[in-house]
Amino acid sequence: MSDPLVPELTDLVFQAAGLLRNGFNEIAADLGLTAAQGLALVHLRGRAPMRELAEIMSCDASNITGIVDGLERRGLVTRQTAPTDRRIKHVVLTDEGLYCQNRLTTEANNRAAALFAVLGADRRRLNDLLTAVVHQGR
Amino acid sequence: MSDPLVPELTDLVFQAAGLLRNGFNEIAADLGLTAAQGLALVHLRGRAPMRELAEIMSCDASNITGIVDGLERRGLVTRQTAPTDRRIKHVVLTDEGLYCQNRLTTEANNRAAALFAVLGADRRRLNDLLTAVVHQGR
DNA sequence: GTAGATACTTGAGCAACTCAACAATCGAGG
DNA sequence: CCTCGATTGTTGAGTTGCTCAAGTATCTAC
Repeated sequence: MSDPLVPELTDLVFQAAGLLRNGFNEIAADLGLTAAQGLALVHLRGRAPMRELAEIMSCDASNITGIVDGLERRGLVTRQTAPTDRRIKHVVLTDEGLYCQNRLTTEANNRAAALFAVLGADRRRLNDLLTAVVHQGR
Repeated sequence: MSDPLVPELTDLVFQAAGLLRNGFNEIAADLGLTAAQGLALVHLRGRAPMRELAEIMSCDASNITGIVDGLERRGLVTRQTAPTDRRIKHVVLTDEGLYCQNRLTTEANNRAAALFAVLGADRRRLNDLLTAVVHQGR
């Protein structure tokens, strides 16, 4: 009764994710960023409190401190205390940070596009199928 | 000219992989294993030289030493020097190791099956699409 | 039998992560 | 006003996973 397709599917998802992740990490490394720093940078839409970053990356807040420290040392980001609530520190992209973010997202997107191009119009189909799976997982 | 579907697809693949990985890690943790130990255990088909494990998990051989140390401490695995080439140490499952491996694979498979069940007969379709993508990546 | 390759281990070092404890700040009830 | 409890971020300790360089033991080929 167990479907032999399931382990295969699991493996394929891991492999596809691995390809995408390796691509992303390579680009990040080219920019002198660790994988976690790259991820944090990409997830910054303009500005965001540390807390929000922690939730997005689903990790402890104390972890974000170190990652943002690195981004700040590289001059890609600054911390700005929110005037309305001085507990909160907004992580704000600098000009160079914005440039890095753009390169990271567009180059990662290019690589991903090259990977998915083989599907042609079936990309829509893959999108639907994966959406169903991910939606099931919650 | 850039397809807005590509970032979405990338995100979906990461999310699906994340769901599967979290499931696996949880089961491994229940068995008192770290994620890497669980992975190594699952990839052991009977016996394998350390070297082979390193290739399968695509990491440095020295990393495997530590992981297998942990598995050996837990009594799931023993090191056996190969008689034909005494440099090589085979990692061999103990009875308890075999039991853990079975629980890990079957429970992970059950979780994955629950996730993919929503697709019905389209699982085959997803399999084909992902195969094409992964194949493109090499 | 010696030279070079191969398999594993060890130790140093780093990144990422968690947890517990802490300081600063906010908000609400008395 | 002002104290109590909650919230934000930081720090420090400790673990895991990983890499690299160096070392040991063993094999292979000349």
